[in-house]
Amino acid sequence: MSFSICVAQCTDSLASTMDDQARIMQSIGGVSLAGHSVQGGMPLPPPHGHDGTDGDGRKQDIGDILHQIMTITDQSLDEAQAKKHGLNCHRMKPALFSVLCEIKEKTVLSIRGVQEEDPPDPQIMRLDNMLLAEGVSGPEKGGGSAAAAAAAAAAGGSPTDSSIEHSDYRAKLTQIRQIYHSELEKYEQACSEFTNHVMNLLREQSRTRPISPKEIERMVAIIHRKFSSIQMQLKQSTCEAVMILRSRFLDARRKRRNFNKQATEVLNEYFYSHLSNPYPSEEAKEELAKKCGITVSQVSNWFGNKRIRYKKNIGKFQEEANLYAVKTAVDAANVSAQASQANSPATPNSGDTYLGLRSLNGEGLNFAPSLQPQVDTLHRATHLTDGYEELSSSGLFIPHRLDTNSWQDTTNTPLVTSPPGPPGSVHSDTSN
DNA sequence: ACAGATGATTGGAA
DNA sequence: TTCCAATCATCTGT
Repeated sequence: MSFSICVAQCTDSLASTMDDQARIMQSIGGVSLAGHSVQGGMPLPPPHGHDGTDGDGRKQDIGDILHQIMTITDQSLDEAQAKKHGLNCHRMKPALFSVLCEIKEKTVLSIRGVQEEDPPDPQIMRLDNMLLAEGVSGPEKGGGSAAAAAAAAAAGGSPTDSSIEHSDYRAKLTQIRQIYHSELEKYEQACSEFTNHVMNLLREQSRTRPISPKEIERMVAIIHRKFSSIQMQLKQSTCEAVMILRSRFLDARRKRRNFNKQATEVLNEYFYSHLSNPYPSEEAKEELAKKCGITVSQVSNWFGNKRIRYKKNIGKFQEEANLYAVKTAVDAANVSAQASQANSPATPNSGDTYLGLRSLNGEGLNFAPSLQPQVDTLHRATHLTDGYEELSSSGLFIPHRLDTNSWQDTTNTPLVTSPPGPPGSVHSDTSN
């Protein structure tokens, strides 16, 4: 079977189909069809089932048009162009076009249209907000870098270090920002180019295919959605990059610096002089923080770590404990001497400021509260010099007064509580 | 390079 | 909220 015969047959059946469709459309949307029929000068098609001679004429008319369309491929380009022009100018073209558009509208597009009206994506809004907060999108500002500086300050980093890392961080953030913007620009350009291309194509094709302006609009919206999903991916990966950068530069653990010697000494002094109850009050923490040049939370961290590590391995800290005991005792002795000489009740030395802020166990000593810890450690120091009680097997020094405190009472503590004794008495246990 | 020390974080309990 | 306990990540000394 030759192509033209086939086309002729198809055209014939198409013609009848088109006629049917036209009639259906007339019954569905008669108003618009009637409008077109006036515009295009096309008489109203008869109602379905009416088989007047007018119907046959129109059928022949549509058949002719379709036949012309189908045979265009057999002709030369110029001829085809001329035919196309002729068809476009045909009086029935607007009506036919309108009918086909409406059929399309009522089937495929109406289904697609349901899912079109989506609200602004919360995910993309989150990403936008984050990028804005980090200073990646929006106007250039010190958003992220300011945060970096704040974090560095909070971590207690030295100003030089923080400024070096600060600028490094800012440089990287700027890099991310640049990449983000150039990519975004590329996407936007590609999007508009593609949209224009598709629009032109569809407009061009709408001369020969039933494509309504509404459909073109929809297509544009679809393209925009596709591109915005690509944009979301870009935003997502930018956010990830920023997060990695932040964690790399701002994670306090990564920037950990040991406290300086003096700070550690101050903290240890307090710890060992309050070994019976090494829980500094909020005021004491603030004072310590000020003295050490660290934050209150760093003081809290330090005491938390110290307590747990001391408790876990008292033996290991024995030497350190002794050292600070002697040191504090000597200080206390000096302080006492000066105090008695000057008839002054207290001095701001050796953690004096913190003294009396926490319970001193209510033991029946008549020392001024502010002197209690010094006395405390002095006792210990005395034991050290006199030969403190040692655990026979481990040589463990048991700080006195632990008997009345339970902060170390755990299973792995090689201590047992002893009956309350006079202050300064040492209770040891060899059960472990 | 390695082990131990140390400051910070996290999750759960009180 | 604070503390404990475990853990992580880095520092430090060898």
